[in-house]
Amino acid sequence: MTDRAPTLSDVAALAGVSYATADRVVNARGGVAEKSARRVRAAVRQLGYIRNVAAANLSQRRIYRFAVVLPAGPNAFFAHMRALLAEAQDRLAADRVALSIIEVPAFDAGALAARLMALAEDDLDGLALVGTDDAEVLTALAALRARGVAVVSLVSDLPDAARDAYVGIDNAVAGRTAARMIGLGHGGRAGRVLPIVGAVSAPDHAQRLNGLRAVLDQHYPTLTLAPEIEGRDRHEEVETQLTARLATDPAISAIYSIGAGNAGLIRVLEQWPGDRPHPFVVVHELVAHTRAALERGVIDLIIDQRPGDEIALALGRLREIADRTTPTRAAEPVVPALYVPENLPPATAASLAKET
Amino acid sequence: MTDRAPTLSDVAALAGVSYATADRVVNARGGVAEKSARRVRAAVRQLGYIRNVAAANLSQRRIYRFAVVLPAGPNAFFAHMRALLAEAQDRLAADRVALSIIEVPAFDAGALAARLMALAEDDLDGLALVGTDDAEVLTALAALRARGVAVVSLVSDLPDAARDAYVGIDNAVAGRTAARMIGLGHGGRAGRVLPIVGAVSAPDHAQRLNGLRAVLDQHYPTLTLAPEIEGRDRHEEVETQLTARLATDPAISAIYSIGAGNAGLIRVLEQWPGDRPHPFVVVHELVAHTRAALERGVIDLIIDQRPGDEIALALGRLREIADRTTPTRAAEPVVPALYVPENLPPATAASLAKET
DNA sequence: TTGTATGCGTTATCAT
DNA sequence: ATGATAACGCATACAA
Repeated sequence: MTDRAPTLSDVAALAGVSYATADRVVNARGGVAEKSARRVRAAVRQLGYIRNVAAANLSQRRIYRFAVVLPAGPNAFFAHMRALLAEAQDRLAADRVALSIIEVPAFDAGALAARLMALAEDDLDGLALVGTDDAEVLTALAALRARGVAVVSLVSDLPDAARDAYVGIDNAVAGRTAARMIGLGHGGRAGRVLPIVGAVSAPDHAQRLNGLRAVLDQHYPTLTLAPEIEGRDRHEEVETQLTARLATDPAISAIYSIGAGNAGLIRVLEQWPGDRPHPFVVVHELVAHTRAALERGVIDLIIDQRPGDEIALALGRLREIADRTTPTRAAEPVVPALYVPENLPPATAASLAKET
Repeated sequence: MTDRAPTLSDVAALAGVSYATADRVVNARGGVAEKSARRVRAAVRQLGYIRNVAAANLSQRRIYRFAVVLPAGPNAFFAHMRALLAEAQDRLAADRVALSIIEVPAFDAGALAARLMALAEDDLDGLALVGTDDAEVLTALAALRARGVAVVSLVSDLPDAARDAYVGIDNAVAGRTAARMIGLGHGGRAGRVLPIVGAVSAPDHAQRLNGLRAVLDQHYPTLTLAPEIEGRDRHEEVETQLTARLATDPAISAIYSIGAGNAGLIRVLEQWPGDRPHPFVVVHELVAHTRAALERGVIDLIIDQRPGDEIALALGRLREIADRTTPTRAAEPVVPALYVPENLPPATAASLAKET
């Protein structure tokens, strides 16, 4: 409990070596006699020395250079994320971190890989990306990491070997949660659950679907699963396919929208025939139109992956790695939030970002 | 897009004054001719200068001194919070903030006020407290703030004038959310909801109860409200009163536990007679025993105020104020999280903190 | 009213 | 293999 935190000078003095020597062992620069090194390490332990990151950064004039890469396009969730990132940009500027937000065409592994390759020239400190598990993308990431860029996968995970950390939800958990809530909404009665996915081939969507199925099987045997609709995350597609399906499968009592394209779903629900009981509807991601639908009672539940928290976590992770700080907190997955009309957070500027 | 961020020296040079003069106007120290001041301000704007907080702190050898004051005692939620704070302590040490965790006897305004008064001698930078709205406490807080200590109320709010910010949930929102979930759990059937409060005189509990009532009235007219039990946040008390009530009011189909003492509630539920339908049970705060009960299916939903996030937010707020950083982000209330068995976060060391 | 110089703890460069 | 020392951007004591 000394009044001031021990500095490296204190360490050097205690170890009986010069400041430079102490610095060499602490920062593993090599070229130090083992005897001296030992004494320095002992002094570090004894004093409880911890490196002052702020001072270190100052001396290096360090500016953290981070980039976030996410899909362009009309998807409301990513539009929201872009807005949140733009807000973060301003706040971060005060902390000496330069954040570039990069959009690449959605569903285009080639374009993504090319963009990543270009990024290698920018000597970034860290990169967070919403990536896909394609060979060319993984190659580009490997190149970046070889250059010392910290890589965090965001929203959608990549193979362990391709990134330093993952920040996002566990999609199986999301699917299981949806099942539980649908079960609750049926209050013990029988029912029929219709999943709407973007594509069954998308791993994220498949995981949610599996989670849904597992919990329905285990806890709600009276709820059957209708064959899923593939809406390709496009709202027109969802609208037409859903309309058709509802005509042929009148028993549907719940809908779980696993992907995007919810605008189409909501249009169908808005025009629900008065003589047919309303289905219990669960969708993903809190954005302007899903929020409005929840407030109007058109849908019942939103499972949200809290993109604001995800961004904060991802940037924090990048910073930890860049600071070579011991990553004390393990990589806990983000817990999906459940929103009903009563616990909706206040609408913010970013959450009102319109689809582009 | 210059390569390096502008410094105050740059500002001074552009303004044609010395470094010290620039510093005087930027930090409002006074004693500068208006003519010079104007030129400096113009230069600041033109260059987009922002103070480098890290450098400033370094030059001052600044260590943030923060304290968190919370109630001692067996309450599992606060035990959890203490554990989270202890974890935060270590992380924060690396960032040059000294965090002291202070426990005061629960429900003892005099002791709290006395402790706060003693704190005034410590020249803190900031204080977060779980306080009560008592005159002596407010007086002590006023004294602290007069000494320049930033004050944030945590978990339970205080009058606007008594603190700089509030970090915690909106308790009415919590009650409304509980009502919605209980409504869902009944799936349209009639029912009877029993609230268990600590004390109706506690503002937080009253707010939750009002929220519950409002949404039941508005959206679920077939659900009636039973007279609330006052369990004084003690589990034995809850157990005996609840047992008695269940005997006299057999229609009860849902229980909303608004306060603490859930161990007693859970004991009663564990011994539920096999011939009586299980009630739908909602409790507050994710702690070891509520988590276990949820996992076993004894209770149905946990409304959690995410103490980890609250702590991070509170400390962030204190830091913003201490840094005299423009508080860009408005004071959004913490959104209560909803946990069902499927979306429970992984158990951490802190979350297993036992009741003391 | 204005200006100069020193130290904060670290990195990095240039000596020994 | 080791040591001295000039930045880094800021606050501040001191000088003019």
